Amino acid sequence: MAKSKPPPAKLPAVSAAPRRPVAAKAPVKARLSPAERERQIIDGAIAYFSEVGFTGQTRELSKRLGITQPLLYRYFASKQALVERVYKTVFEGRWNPAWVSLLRDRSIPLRDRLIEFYRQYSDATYRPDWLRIYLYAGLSGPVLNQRYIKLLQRELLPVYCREVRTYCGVDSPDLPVSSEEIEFIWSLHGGIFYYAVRQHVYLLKMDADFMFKVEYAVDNFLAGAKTVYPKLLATIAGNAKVPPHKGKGSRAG
Amino acid sequence: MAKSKPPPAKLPAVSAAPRRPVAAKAPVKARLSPAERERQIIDGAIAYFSEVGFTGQTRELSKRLGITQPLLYRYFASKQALVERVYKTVFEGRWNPAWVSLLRDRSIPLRDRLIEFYRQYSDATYRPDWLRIYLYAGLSGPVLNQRYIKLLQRELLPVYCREVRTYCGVDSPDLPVSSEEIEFIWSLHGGIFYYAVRQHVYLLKMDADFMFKVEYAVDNFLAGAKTVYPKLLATIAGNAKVPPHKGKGSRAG
DNA sequence: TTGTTTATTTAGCAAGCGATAATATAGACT
DNA sequence: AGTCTATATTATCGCTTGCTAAATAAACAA
Repeated sequence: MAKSKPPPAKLPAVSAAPRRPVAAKAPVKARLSPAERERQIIDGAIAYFSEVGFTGQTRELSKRLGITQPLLYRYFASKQALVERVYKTVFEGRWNPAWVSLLRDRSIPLRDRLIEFYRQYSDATYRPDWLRIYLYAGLSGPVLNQRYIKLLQRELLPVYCREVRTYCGVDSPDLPVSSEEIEFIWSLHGGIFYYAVRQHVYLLKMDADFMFKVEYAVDNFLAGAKTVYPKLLATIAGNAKVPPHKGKGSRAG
Repeated sequence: MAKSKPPPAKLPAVSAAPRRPVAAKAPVKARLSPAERERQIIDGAIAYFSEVGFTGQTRELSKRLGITQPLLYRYFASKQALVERVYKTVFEGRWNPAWVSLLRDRSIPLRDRLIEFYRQYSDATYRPDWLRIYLYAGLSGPVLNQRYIKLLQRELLPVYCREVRTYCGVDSPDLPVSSEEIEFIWSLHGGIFYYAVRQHVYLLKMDADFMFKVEYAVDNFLAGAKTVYPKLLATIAGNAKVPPHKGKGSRAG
């Protein structure tokens, strides 16, 4: 609380390298600019916490960074502050708005769009550090994962639905995307996500290549959707569980 | 290590209730038989660790149980021993071999079999405590989750595959179930599992009822499989990645 | 060189934690 | 009732952990 001096965030040294002395072998212990050191701490914290969880100790983290533990507290007011910075960096740093455009691009067959999307999406997020932090976060409290899932359900999955509707020949631009349709899409998306968890968190040797699996999952989903998606739409309209207008925005399903 | 006296595991009291004094209101602090107390500790530990993770403190656990902390060490040599007992109880205690018979029962349409299976399976395992302990375990180390997944892949999913093959009219009893087929099934199974995680771990309000979702997921999967599963089998046979005989048992994919 | 600034380290506190030994007491048996 | 055994508690040790204050040393300016 009574922090002596927060790092002044001076203009970061553009020429970082020449500042260091000529120590040839291990320039690890050099004196870094605040921006550099902060970045290094965050990167190390992502690696460390993703490995052992957010109950990991600040001393062990500092040891891995090659610095002393109190130095962490010059850059972050508390361990909790560092943890939240890790959350923020991981969850907000790897989202790519171009994915939405990709899914919308009807010059490409939907099948190919979906496969390309999963190639890019998995490159960004289906990595051990992201997945493990995502799972640890979800177990610590639901807020962050809810926020991420709602981002997905707000930005990506409705587009997804529209394209699948069109693919199935049942698009009606007036009918808003219902939560049941979103959930229908989740069947595909969740299955692919869980593949990544098995591979990168449970470390199972996967015989089938990831993209091989994605291709079959997408093919199967699209083939089934041709007959099932229209039925789903009819059911929704029939039950009138969701009045065609009245777009309630806070849906989570 | 130098335990003074492990609980002697005397014959457990068959008549548990009458042993307690007539204390009407709060018989909590009674002196319990070792079997009862052990059971109580394990149950409490499942609830507690599933909530806060296995870094939870023994003092807090004992407080919730209404006993003192050293008493835990009369029943378990160390915290680690208790943790492993929790793992064992949760992962081995809720598996039902009848699920395999259910899936095999061809007097029932496959669709109904699958839906009934997920009704029963979700009742047993898709609960907050099981799911959270499963996720915590997977983050602590891959061994236990690998074991559980391999149980699934050994006992359940091959049967699953056979039935889907027959449903698609492409069963050949001589051709062993390949890992690619298992993985194909995972697309359905993983999507349903992840629904449960979103509901019970991320605490999202799910608009669609679980069984409603299962029905559509199963329908979509089966409808797609009719065209895609035969193609998958052909691809496998064509690539000859897996020679039709030589049943290698250690596949994890 | 000398002085100022600030990144980094050394030293250490207070609370928390797993585990143990000694003590007390409830309940069964004679 | 009196005795004995095993269950449960009190008190405490040794180590860990988040965090802080003071000391040190590297960069920069004059």
